[in-house]
Amino acid sequence: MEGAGSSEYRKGLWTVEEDRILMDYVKVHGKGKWNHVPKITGLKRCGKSCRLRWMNYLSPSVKRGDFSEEEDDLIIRLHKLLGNRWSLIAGRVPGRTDNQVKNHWNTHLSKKLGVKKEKCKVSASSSKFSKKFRVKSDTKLSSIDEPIPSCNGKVKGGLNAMESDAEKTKEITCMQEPIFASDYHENFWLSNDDPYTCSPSLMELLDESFDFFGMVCKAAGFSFFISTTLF
DNA sequence: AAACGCTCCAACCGCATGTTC
DNA sequence: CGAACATGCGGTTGGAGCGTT
Repeated sequence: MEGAGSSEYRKGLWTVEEDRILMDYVKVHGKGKWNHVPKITGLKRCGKSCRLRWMNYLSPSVKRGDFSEEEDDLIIRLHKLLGNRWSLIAGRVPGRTDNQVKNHWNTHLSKKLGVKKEKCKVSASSSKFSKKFRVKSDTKLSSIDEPIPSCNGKVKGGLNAMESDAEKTKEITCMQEPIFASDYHENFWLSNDDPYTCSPSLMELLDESFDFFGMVCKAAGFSFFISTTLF
């Protein structure tokens, strides 16, 4: 493990100079191999910190500024469906990072919706099993034809855990409604040039969510319905 | 102007998973 | 197969900035 507490690395806010060094590194070497950054550039930051800085701030794909109404709406809907699976949610909100979405939820949206942390049952549980059944990040762009990562033997435990709370299932089930066809085009923030928000993402999203509740068959049927109806 | 309290976001941390050897 | 390393995730925290007294 990386010595996060190791004194050889600096902590705290990044300086302009550090940002510049990291930007230069990425320009030359590309993303990845983050542990090489301090060795190659002499930057006094651990690889993990460099990765985070790039992903959350320096990357040109990161959108700065306030969240729009549309983004709020999208996040709320996705959070209802997915719980605290911030990376998955962020994957569907163009230009926003998981950290941004998480912070925005915790500081604005949860208040707006009057969600108390301890009462957010979906979030509390999903955050736990989402670690267990974590989806590879590159599945964000994967096609619906690919195997769903959570469709392995491990799902059972998570499913049981979720099913133990009937309310969660009920909550999620009744939340499926907004994601159905009628609302999809009207309320989801769709961008023609963003791969995350095109229809396969919605399909995948639904697949994953249903999968957690043992509703793969339903999802398949629904996917077929949507794909034949809308696309 | 100073002290205090609060908000919010960047960054840290621990852990899980994936990859390589 | 297992150890070591690399990457990614979600929860949490530290502190800058702002408002209030």
